[in-house]
Amino acid sequence: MARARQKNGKDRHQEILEAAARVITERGLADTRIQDIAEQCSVSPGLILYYFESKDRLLVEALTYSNDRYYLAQARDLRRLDSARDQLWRLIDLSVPGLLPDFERLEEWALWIEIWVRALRDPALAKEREVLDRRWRQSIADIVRLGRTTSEFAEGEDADEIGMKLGALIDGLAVQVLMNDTQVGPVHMQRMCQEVAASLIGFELEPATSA
Amino acid sequence: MARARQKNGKDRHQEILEAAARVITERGLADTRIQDIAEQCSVSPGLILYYFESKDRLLVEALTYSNDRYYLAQARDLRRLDSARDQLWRLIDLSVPGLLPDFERLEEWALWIEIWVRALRDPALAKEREVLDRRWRQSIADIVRLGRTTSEFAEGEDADEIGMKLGALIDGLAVQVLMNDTQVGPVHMQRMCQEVAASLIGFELEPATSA
DNA sequence: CTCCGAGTTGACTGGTGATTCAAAGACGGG
DNA sequence: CCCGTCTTTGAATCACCAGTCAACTCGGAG
Repeated sequence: MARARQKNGKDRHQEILEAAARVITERGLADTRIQDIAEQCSVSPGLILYYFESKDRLLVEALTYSNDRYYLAQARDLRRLDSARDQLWRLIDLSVPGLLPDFERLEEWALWIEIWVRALRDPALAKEREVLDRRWRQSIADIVRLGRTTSEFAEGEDADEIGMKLGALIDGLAVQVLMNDTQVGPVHMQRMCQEVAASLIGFELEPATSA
Repeated sequence: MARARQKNGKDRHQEILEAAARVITERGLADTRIQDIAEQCSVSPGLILYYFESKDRLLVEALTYSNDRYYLAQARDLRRLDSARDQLWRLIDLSVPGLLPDFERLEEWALWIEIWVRALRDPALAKEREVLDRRWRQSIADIVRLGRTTSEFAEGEDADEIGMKLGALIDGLAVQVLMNDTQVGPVHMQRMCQEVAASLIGFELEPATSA
């Protein structure tokens, strides 16, 4: 009774969600039409509505689905590093839009802003947003806690508090970098995040900032 | 030849722009219809298009117009205070969504997020955004410079750099407060901003945080 | 080989909303 | 009072798009 799959192993649901995320990134949530998503999948518009109850539901699902994927990829990436300091630096690098060619994050930040706008009026999405956001701050706080158990970092301010501050800083700067602000480029953002992180956690930066 | 004004002294342009800003805040940029704006002004939809070339232009103008008004009001408010420290604390208070009953800023932050989303795809608005954003960071940096000339603050990191960091932190936290995040309320945001400001500029916080 | 149902299509419906436009005020100057 | 111009109206136009639906495909079960 297993649902027949199409050529590639993927599920149509996922395929559509990914296509939707791509279209939203390109055209913006407000200008995304069902037709566009259908074209991304090379299927007919009718099929999209066969798999999703409505356009609205699909879009919201696409936003959170996509964010989730990015988060998991990031978590996997960080887990490979032993040192808390390395993890923190890596997390910053991964968060800077357009810093790492392979892992640009441009797409994700654009989607994240769309989530904000929509969450203002969509209570269900608002709840989702809070969960996703908490997880993100948490991952920073966890790195701080890790560093303290291994004595890489000294004890100090509450780790969750640091997570909120650093998380908010990264959010704010990422928006500006994403907007191509001429005064806040990726490398500049990276340095500022490192400086604030060092100050919040309480360690010295080496003179030669790690790339 | 002066254009005839209507009953109240206001210009139709302004009246429409303000109405548009109100509607955008309520319904969101994407769901704002010309009809809604017309109703806010108690005029017919046709008139809106008589004063503005197109809905798109009107909306973009409304966003920047509104931001401008808020900024000027804030600048006027700050100028009344002599001490740099007071100015900085006031700026923070004014920035926290929903902290001061009279000056909620909820509306402004919501519009600001709409600007971000739209600026991603509208080069003209993107340029506007950068100007507005720079001015905002600048006003923080100016307070730091003021405090240094009056020796309230010690010399230290470049003031513009501090402006970017603190500005980004406020942006990031404001979004969360605006979203009604259960872990980041207005008072909490206020305290975190004060702590980071004190640390960046280099002064001690009094034990009893000023309300 | 035939039947069945999930998967898929694309034409169709309905509603919506921006924009246009011709006609109708309103108002100051002559 | 009459005229011309600036405002304002509301109906008409026009395009667009979400969602519906009847028909078609196709692979597997019997």
